[in-house]
Amino acid sequence: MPARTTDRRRRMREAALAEIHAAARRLLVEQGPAAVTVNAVAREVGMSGPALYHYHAGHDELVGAVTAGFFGELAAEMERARDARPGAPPVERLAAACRAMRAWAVAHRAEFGWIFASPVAPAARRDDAERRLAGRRFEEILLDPVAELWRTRPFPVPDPAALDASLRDQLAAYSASIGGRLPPEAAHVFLTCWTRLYGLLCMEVLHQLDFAYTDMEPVFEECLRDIAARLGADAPDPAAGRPGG
Amino acid sequence: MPARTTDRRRRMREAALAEIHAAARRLLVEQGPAAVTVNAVAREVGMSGPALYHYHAGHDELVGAVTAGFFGELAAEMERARDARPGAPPVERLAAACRAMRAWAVAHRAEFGWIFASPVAPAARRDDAERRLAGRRFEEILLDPVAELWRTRPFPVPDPAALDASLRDQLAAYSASIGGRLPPEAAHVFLTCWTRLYGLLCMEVLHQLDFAYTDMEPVFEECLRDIAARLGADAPDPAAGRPGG
DNA sequence: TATGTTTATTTAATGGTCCTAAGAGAACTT
DNA sequence: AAGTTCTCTTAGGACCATTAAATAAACATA
Repeated sequence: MPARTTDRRRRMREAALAEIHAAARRLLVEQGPAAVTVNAVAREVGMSGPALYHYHAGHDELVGAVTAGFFGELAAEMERARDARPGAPPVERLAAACRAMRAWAVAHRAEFGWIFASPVAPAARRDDAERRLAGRRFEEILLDPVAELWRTRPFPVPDPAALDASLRDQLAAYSASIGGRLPPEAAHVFLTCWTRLYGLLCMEVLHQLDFAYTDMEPVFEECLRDIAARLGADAPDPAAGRPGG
Repeated sequence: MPARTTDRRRRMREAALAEIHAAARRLLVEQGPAAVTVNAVAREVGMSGPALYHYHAGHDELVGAVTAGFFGELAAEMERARDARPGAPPVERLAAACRAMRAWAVAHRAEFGWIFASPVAPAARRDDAERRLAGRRFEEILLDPVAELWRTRPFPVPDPAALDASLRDQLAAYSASIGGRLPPEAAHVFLTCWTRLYGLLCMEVLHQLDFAYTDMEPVFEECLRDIAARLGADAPDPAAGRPGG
């Protein structure tokens, strides 16, 4: 039974990896980003120090793996919400994905903050290949319903001639990068919506708005309504998918 | 000459402090936030290690002082821009302050990123007294022209009855906290504008929008126009104060 | 089954970090 | 001139990331 025993080893390794990542996450949540050190994580899982180097090449790679895990979890959650009602109108699917995003972010503030402002200096980040990929997946989650909406029921877009020339070029490039599924003007609307939503969420999680708000849920919902209006749909059912509804 | 010599000591101390902060900033800009360690800063100014503890109680306080310095510099820059043309209409003064904010952020990305996502865990931050104060000053810079605008030429506000009940309460509290200079509905507009602007800037500096934009200046200008429109003024002179104009 | 290889892990050691403690010497005060 | 305060140094402890060397178990194969 050579194959089976090899398999067992692989399973062991994966279990150890999962335990390591869980420990790192626990440390992050309970003691902040600075507590996620190689030694501390090793101690947490019962290994002593350098043993962890058999699972990750170093601190940065450990951080990267943990980050990727968070990214995946968040993306999966959003996809699940988006696809919960396949027949629903695109705007509703979009709103569901956005609400899932906020729900995850609020329920896992430390993790979301970690994703957004990773302790690894942005410049020193490895190729960014992994991150870029994760970003693409993310983008896709929201782009998909918007592209469908654009196909089935185009929303109002600004007059390209009225746009700044540099911005027009950038939008053209971006439009090409998403396979032309949205023309530049529509991409502009999409990006504006995304920026508002994501920016709002980041500021909430990073406590930049604490001076004014104690509960951002209604603020977020308003932002969502705003986006829906911009995408030219009727206001989405305000009760659908909301915590209190 | 007892008084003068004491004075000399104080001057010496302040010069040393300034040198320390400059060294910390240099390290931040040239080698990233992680390079700003007590020892590294001390080495940079020619002291050896613990000498720095005569100037700051520890790493966190050093970080806090440097952050406060950045905050002050940014705020001063914004105030200067806002008050450059005292007679100008409030919207223009507001736009000038906002442009100054972005100009500083873009010219000092490392510093702005440091302010926004300080390496000190938000939870572990001391009282937040200092930070709260800096935030207030900041708020004031933008609130002042908006309040004046509200006094002289009220901008359209949402119907309070249409707002979420919880949001309405929060806005009432915020309105009170700024001395009622804006009623809750107007405060809502103000906060929305602030959120968009600040969120956009943070995302730019933290490279969250690199996947789509290479030059955010036109995006920012558009946001500014949007805000001006919301504040019910005519579109601000698009050339005034712009880099290219 | 005996031997060699791969894998997982440990201890030891290097050099970096933050920080505290104890003390030397200059500047200031009286 | 003596005492006090300020500034800074050296010495040392605890922690961290990382490498190297050694050990032991699991596995593969002859």
